[in-house]
Amino acid sequence: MSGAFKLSSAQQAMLGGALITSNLDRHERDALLSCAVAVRYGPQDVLFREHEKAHYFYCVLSGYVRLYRGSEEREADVSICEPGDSFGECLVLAGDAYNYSAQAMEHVILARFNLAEVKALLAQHPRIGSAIARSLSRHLLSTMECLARDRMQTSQQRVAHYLLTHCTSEGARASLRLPFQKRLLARKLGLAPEALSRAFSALRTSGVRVSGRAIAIEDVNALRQV
Amino acid sequence: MSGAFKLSSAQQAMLGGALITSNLDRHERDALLSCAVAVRYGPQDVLFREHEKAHYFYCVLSGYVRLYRGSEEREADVSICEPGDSFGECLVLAGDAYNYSAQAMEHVILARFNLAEVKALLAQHPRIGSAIARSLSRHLLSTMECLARDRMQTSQQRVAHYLLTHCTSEGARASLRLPFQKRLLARKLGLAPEALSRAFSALRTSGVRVSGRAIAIEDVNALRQV
DNA sequence: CGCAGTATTGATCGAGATCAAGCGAGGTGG
DNA sequence: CCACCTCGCTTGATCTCGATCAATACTGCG
Repeated sequence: MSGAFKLSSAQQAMLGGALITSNLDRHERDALLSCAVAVRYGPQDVLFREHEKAHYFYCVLSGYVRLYRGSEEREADVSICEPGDSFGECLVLAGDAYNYSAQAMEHVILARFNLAEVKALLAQHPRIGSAIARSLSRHLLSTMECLARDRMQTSQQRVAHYLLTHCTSEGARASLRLPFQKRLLARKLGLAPEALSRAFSALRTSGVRVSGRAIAIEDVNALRQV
Repeated sequence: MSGAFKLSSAQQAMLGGALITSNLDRHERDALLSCAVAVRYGPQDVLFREHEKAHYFYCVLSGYVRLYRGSEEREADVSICEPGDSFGECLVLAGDAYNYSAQAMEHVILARFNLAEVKALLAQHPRIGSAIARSLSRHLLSTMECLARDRMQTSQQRVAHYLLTHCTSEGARASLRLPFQKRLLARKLGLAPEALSRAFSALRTSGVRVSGRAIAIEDVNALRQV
């Protein structure tokens, strides 16, 4: 980590669009943002570890952060946070230690919120509680979906679903560019990197062409069959 | 389902102890409870299905409810709700359709909250938003834990963990009685019933004796090694 | 008593993890 | 400029876990 800075106005604007501040009025939003500073982390930096006492929660401004549980040679990713996602908000309501570890992928800029300050704010601006609840709702739903998918779909199906939900389609064709390396996508989907690779080759018969981070889908409907 | 009734005072007391009403004062709690009625369901009854338009969320008063996704011959359980647990609260904040199906196991009594009324209440008693956020926090954490466990532990380890977190121990020995049938426990742990059975036999070498729903653990520490 | 749903046990199969080796692109230094 | 190294990705071989199918025992209930 390299220092804490005031949020730039561009960063404030970015946060204004994030889920965590949705449905808040100007005053409430300003109050919430007054608890935050901008911080940076480099690739592989660990923001915090499971069970550590928690002082902050975060919202991603740029880059990607992975949340994972377990230690040394037996870890499982629980979520990959993209710009606009927040994590650790649940600690505003309950608990005083992190329940997972967090690590920056590539170069990352985050808004860091002081937990104690936000907790204090809650009494004065109780609607902030609802804003946090909205963010938690979304997290809960996506985590449940992930769990259900893990339990009932094969690796190919999960990869196909990822492609279909992240591609920009032009007619029957579509394409996308992975925003991070394949290792990370593999972990997000609960796979070993080799398994992701194999899933991609298997999907070649369904019209998926992969070269580096660029992926082309020849027929969206064919892919949906999987 | 068989009719809707006013909450009895015993049921109100039960709800007062539930997470969803924690940290609320008397007025807020009464306001929230005024949106609720008691309903009953019999074994296997389906409360609602995925994608159905949502009008209510629920809190379990007695019995068990399973939440699951997917349809016909390919479904995965996402959560098993016990007395005191609520489900569907996330719809107060966002979305208008259920994201999973819900089915009663055995005989069940639920408090059924009217979503529209609770939403309206939110403006007047904004702290109810925080109460919901607290409940969502807990759900999110337990779902993440479940996901992480699915991804890094074997069936034996998950069963051992379940036993250890649900038994009442007396020294090195411990015991418990399953509150539901084994099929349900299997699904909760993301296993086929046969796999649960095999996990139990495998754990016999670690001092676990199973007879019907009664389970005895000869040495808690031995089990922790797994 | 007999039936239906539930639990166990055995045999087989397949998905994905793991281990190990080869490949290709980007970066560094001679 | 090219040899060399590193790191991420791919591919192949093998192994393990758990799903699935099928047959049998067990339990509770009308």
